[in-house]
Amino acid sequence: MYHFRSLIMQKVTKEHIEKLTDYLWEIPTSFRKDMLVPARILASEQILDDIIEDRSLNQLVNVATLPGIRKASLVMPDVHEGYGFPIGGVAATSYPDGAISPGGIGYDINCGVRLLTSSLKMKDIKEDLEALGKELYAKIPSGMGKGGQIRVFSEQMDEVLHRGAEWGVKQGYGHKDDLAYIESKGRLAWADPSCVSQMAKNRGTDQLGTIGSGNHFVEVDVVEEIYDNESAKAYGLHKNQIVVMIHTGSRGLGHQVATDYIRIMINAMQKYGIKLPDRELACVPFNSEEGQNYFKAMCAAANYAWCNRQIISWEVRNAWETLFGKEKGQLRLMYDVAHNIAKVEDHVINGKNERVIVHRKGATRAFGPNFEELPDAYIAVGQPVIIPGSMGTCSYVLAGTTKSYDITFGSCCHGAGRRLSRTAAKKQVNAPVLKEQLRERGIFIEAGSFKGIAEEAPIAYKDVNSVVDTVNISGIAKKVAKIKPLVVVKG
DNA sequence: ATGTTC
Repeated sequence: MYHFRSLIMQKVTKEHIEKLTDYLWEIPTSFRKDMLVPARILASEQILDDIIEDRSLNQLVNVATLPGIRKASLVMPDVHEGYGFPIGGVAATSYPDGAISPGGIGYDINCGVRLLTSSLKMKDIKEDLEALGKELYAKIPSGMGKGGQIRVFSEQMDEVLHRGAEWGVKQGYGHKDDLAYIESKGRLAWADPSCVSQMAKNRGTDQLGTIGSGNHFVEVDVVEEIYDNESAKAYGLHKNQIVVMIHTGSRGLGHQVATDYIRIMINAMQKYGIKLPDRELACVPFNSEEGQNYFKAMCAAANYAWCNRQIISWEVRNAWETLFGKEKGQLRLMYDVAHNIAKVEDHVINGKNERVIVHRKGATRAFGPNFEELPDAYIAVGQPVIIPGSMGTCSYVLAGTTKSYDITFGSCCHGAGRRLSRTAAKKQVNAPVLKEQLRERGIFIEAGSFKGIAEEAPIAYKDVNSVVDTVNISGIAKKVAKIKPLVVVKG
């Protein structure tokens, strides 16, 4: 495939991009001979100009060569460079023989976000923010490689992998009612613990109920603005309300599953005659033995992540009760979304219903109204989508729309999106100074390391407002509420 | 993201 090589080196520039609408751009298949479908970018012109120098658009083009890819390779406005596939990417492949690729899901399988709502208002906790930060930091284990008190071995681990959040609830870490408010009810039924290596299980033994490091956090926020009264009411959100956001994934266990299967797939690819422009896109047919084993292991790791966020919610609820008492200490689960996962879903392509394997990497599901999985209270307004911004800025709650099915296979962005690498951020940011500046603005950070603060500084991220405006105006999700951080707990 | 660079 030598004649492809020079083409593969060709960088995407603005001249290669066609404008479809003010917020949708396309790199046509004529750009490179190995593209099977066009590559599409959901972005304002400003965001497009900001990412044009990035390697992520070339990664987007590479994804368009994935065997069995349907309709288009897509990126959301929070796109940035990732392992093989860009982060902020969506790729749907045909079921059952299209590709499944661990790089299209990410190392942190079922990294995701959940939001808990409280009955407290800003005035109730104004004086308690620092104490709350210390209490949460004490109750929730955080940091690189950190474990917690809970241990799960052999049969119990298999049950966690099998049952996800349901296992947590059964053990007393939460209410039965929580489950209805989790994407896929916190459990993917295809999970098979026997497809998860012993090494992965060992790494997961003591990491349930822990947040990890990097961009993972537990955050207390106040609802600053409501944009859509009907949806906000359905979700139980109102102005000045205190809420809690949890962002983490499957920790070492999911990372090991990804590592194990990327290695397996790199070796198995030749057998299936798959050639790709970048070995980081390693994939096999979904219905091959390796593909099925990965999918079952990925589902198991996703279940582990849901169980993890369930147990962290229990830890948060304990801290809440300690500070505010039983009556005022209630926290309700608003919703929990995955943003690194693959799902088998039915979508309409060229007017025909098709079953596809939707890879979402740094992208969330954003299904609209009348989706039967949704809890009764949400069915008329659509699935909640939770978009964490950076530490010192703000975050959003959105509602999925029917229009997202047409444009993005029912998907939306997952955050602000990085604009500086971790290394670049560390060079530019003085973490102790930043911590003090945020404190002066009423934001209390409890972090295990200054390194973590520097890497996650607001300057390291795109403007979440313009990212959210893009998805809102293009119609793939609707703005419901803006929330502002008060307390941040990090690794 | 991750017991950080197969």
